[in-house]
Amino acid sequence: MDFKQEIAKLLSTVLEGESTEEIYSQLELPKTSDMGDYAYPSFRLAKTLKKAPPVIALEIVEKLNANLPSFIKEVKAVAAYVNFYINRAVYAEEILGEVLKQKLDYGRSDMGGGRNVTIDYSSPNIAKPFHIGHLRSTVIGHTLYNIFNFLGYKSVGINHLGDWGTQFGKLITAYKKWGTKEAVEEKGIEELTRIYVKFHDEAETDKSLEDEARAWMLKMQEGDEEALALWRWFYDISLLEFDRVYKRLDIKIDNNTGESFYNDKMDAVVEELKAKDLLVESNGAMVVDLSEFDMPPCLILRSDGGTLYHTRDIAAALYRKRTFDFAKSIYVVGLDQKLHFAQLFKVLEKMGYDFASDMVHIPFGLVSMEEGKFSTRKGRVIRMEELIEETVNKTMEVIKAKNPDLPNKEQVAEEVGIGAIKFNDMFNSRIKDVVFSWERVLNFEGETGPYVQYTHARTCSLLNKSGVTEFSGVDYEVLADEASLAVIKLIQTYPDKIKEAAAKFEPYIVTRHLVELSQAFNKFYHENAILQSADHVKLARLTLVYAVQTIIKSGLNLLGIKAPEQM
RNA sequence: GUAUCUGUAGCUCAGUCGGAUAGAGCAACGGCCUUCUAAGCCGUGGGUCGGGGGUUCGAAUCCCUUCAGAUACACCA
Repeated sequence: MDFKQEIAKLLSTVLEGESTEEIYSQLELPKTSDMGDYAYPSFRLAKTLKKAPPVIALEIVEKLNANLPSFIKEVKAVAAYVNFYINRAVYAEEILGEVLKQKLDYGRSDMGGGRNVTIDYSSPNIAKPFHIGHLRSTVIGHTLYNIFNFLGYKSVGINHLGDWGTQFGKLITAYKKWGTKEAVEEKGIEELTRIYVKFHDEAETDKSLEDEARAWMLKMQEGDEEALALWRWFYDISLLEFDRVYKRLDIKIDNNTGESFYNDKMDAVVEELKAKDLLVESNGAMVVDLSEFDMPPCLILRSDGGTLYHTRDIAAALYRKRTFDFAKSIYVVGLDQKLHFAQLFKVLEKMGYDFASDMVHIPFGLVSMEEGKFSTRKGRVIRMEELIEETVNKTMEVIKAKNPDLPNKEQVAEEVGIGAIKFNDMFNSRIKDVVFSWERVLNFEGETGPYVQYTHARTCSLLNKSGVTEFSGVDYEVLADEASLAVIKLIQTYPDKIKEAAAKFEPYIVTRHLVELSQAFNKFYHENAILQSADHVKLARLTLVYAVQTIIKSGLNLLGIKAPEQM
């Protein structure tokens, strides 16, 4: 039963000319429950009824009281508001009953109808370390991946690796000059970074290096065996590290089709643009004019005939539509790329592809360090593995201090540490810029992943100690107190929150909801004795505990965060 | 210069399609472990919602304007 919907229906029977939908949209959830559980403001009716709002509210209440359904305990007029007080036992039974029935499927939906959604996320550059700047795209993208699956879509996770381009000419040059096979084998990306940085240092005085790099790049494009073998080697070395990181972060990716994958698919794009008469020459380059949309032109071909970023992304878009026939195509890429994607979508639209309107850029704010922007060249980065290591170590210290007898400390430290990192990066709206702070990541109190995990561990502990696994014959009257009601309300809105997170492409809707649920539960926990209470009270409260456990676990699943039973 | 994004408590941020007294966490201070995990709970202090206009019964929320910060803007990706 949808309580809000029922109340809207009820109101529509006493409000002439107001549709249920209209009323539904005006119904509010008051901040405190002394103002009721649902409220209807009567201001808007004042004009048509030509009466003062408080008078209208009183009249509504009078009419409703004549025939009040059992799920409502009381209706009161407070100033201009009509406040509805629900029957708490009925409400508790309704909501918790659903959770008992559906368990981890509570909130799941088939609205996607099995249609594909491609999600482009993570996308680090080959031969450069996976650093904390890559984290946001990775965790946000992966969470959207999970959420869309939960809502009945079929997510396709795509890692558009930066595995082609001029940097490889530089890297080959650098390797030839200063690198050794042994050092690269042993140190991997660290060594590749070292020689890459050295290239830039040396190139400041020795201009011939740039020429050499261009020559190697050209060889790669022409299919030179030596050049491609080196490139492939750097690629494999890099993926070794990336896979290590993904595995530790528990990130699922279906498709590693990076930039190089589209090398042989761009000629067709250029031909198609020509055939559709969209290419115009400008300063020696070939562009698609977008002035009708007040946008700068989209560059397709360099004056030397080379392809560009947009060329590749058009090829990728066409390939993805062809291969996956997506219902939505999502790009989780930084806000600084906003214009790029706006142009990309407009070009596809001009090419006559309706699916351009199914494509969406999901931007997020820039991550920087207190010292300034990231710079691989200046060594101003925090590598992901370093962040994980530090955080897991800190977690281990906390565990040793707080719960020294915990059996599987290493595993829990890993799960909580990683959880802290991910949760932290998904707690605010995407668009906010972030200045990385160790202090914030390593804080495990308050609105954090460990706090939510801790709450979950609490529920596990209670249920394990009670030995109760069956929840039948529950006396829901026990759960009529304020603290219980607050928890149940948050459980009730969970499915809507998931849908909202999907509609807005915002994981923070989920993280924040879990924090709120945890806060409400911890309050309930402190106010109510559970295991020591009389049997029927205990059973009812444990039912609530079980529901909270289920929702937290479900939410953490969506966020790609583990829910340890003890910590 | 043009465009876009962001300005809410000391810090980091929420704030439903405009609605009742603007909320959390961190930091500070003060309480609560012989009771189910104190990674917890309770309390105190802290606000011209960047500024100024406007629309409205009602504005942090909508419109205009202005200031500040960030980012993008042609042959890198």
